[in-house]
Amino acid sequence: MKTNRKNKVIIVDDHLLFSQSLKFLINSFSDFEVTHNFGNGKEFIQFLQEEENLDIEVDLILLDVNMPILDGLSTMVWLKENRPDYKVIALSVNNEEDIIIQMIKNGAKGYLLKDTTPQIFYDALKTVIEKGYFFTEMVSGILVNRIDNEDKKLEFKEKELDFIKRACSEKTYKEIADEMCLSPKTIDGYRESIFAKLEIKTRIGLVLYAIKNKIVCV
Amino acid sequence: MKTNRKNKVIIVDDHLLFSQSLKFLINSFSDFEVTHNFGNGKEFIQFLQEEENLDIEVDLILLDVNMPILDGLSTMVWLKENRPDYKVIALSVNNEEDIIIQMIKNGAKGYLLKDTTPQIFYDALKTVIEKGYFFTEMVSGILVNRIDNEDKKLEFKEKELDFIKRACSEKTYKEIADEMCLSPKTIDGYRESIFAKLEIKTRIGLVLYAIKNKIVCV
DNA sequence: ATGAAAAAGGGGAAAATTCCCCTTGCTATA
DNA sequence: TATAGCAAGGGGAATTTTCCCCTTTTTCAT
Repeated sequence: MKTNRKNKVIIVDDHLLFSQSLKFLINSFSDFEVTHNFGNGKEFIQFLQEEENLDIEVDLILLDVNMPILDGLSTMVWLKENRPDYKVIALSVNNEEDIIIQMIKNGAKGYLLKDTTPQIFYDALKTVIEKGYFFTEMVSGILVNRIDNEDKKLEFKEKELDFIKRACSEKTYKEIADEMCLSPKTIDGYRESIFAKLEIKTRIGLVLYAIKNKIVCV
Repeated sequence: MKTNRKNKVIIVDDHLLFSQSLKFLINSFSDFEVTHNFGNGKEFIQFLQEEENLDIEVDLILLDVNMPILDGLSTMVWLKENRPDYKVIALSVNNEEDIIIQMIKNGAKGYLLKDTTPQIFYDALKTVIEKGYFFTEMVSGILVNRIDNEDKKLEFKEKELDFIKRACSEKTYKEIADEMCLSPKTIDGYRESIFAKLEIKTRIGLVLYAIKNKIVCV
């Protein structure tokens, strides 16, 4: 009996076509089976919270990063708090450093891109079950790189962030100052210190930075 | 024999995990089978061009829109020119109007989002084979909407686009003028006419528009 | 309690942006 | 062939942005 037990996998991904297909792929592995599919983090958490599912068997969770309603990161945060033993592999299409770091910080045991081959994917499942973690070279590289740059990271205060967001509009600094109930000169001070930090020279540069770093969304 | 013949499907998608999984799903349909997988448009076209593949059986192509090397739209353009009889269903994660319109203009018989259910997906395959096309309400809505707004659409000339791209940087207009070998005054003319068209008042507005409409990428 | 940052604000000026109105030369077309 | 349209370019001025150096007030850790 024991030797024949399959590892129970839960998929959380809003792309139904993907998750339903992935289920076939995983079920084709002799030692894994998909037991549940959820379309976003909220559905998944609600399921976990139901009385009758409190001691459900879960060997592995495949968690998509980009989802509506409740995304991968928020779900990961909840899991870290409430189900710290669950093993999670994060799935994503893009390798955005910050997200990868955040997911791992919150306990993800692996991070796979969706262009992974089925072979590597299988290795990842297997390795996470057996060793507890699986990281590709890409992810390891990012982790190492992050340690180097840890101190160099830029932080903004609330007011600065507020200013940056407002600067990403057609408003003049004077209008922004009025909105924030500050003197235009104070705003000019914010601007100048932010320009220095970011090594930029124009408001255009600020807008580009803000969008690139998702301080504002387009 | 004839009654047992399965429709031959080719998948072109760079997300290996997705395409390999999708293969399982499609093969689970009694009347479809996946014969080939390609990771981008170039691989696919090269395959089609090989001598021995000239009269290969292809009943349906599932073409991802976002791919590296050669994307879905470029591949569609090639197919329209060289294999106009092939039936293509475009696959994408996002419902960007412009891309949908372009794909359909170039002969796509269907446009599906990746969060489609397997049931609808199967219907789509079946319907495209039988009726020649399949469009969800979402796509139909966009098509109808597009007919309304056909005339309202904004067009830019090459030089204007070039200017807009350069304006999305920390360069001054004078520097842009130099780069484009035009007088600063001419650039100012471009700027003013574009501002009027877009109903904006500042260069910030232009940058936001350009990013939103993917004239430049972040 | 006090000295050192940090936040808020200011003067003044150069540079860049925005705006309006104008000239010239080319070309498409009725 | 006349003319309307458009691309290229210019004059000039009001605003806005950017920069540098300065003062006052608040906060905060020792």
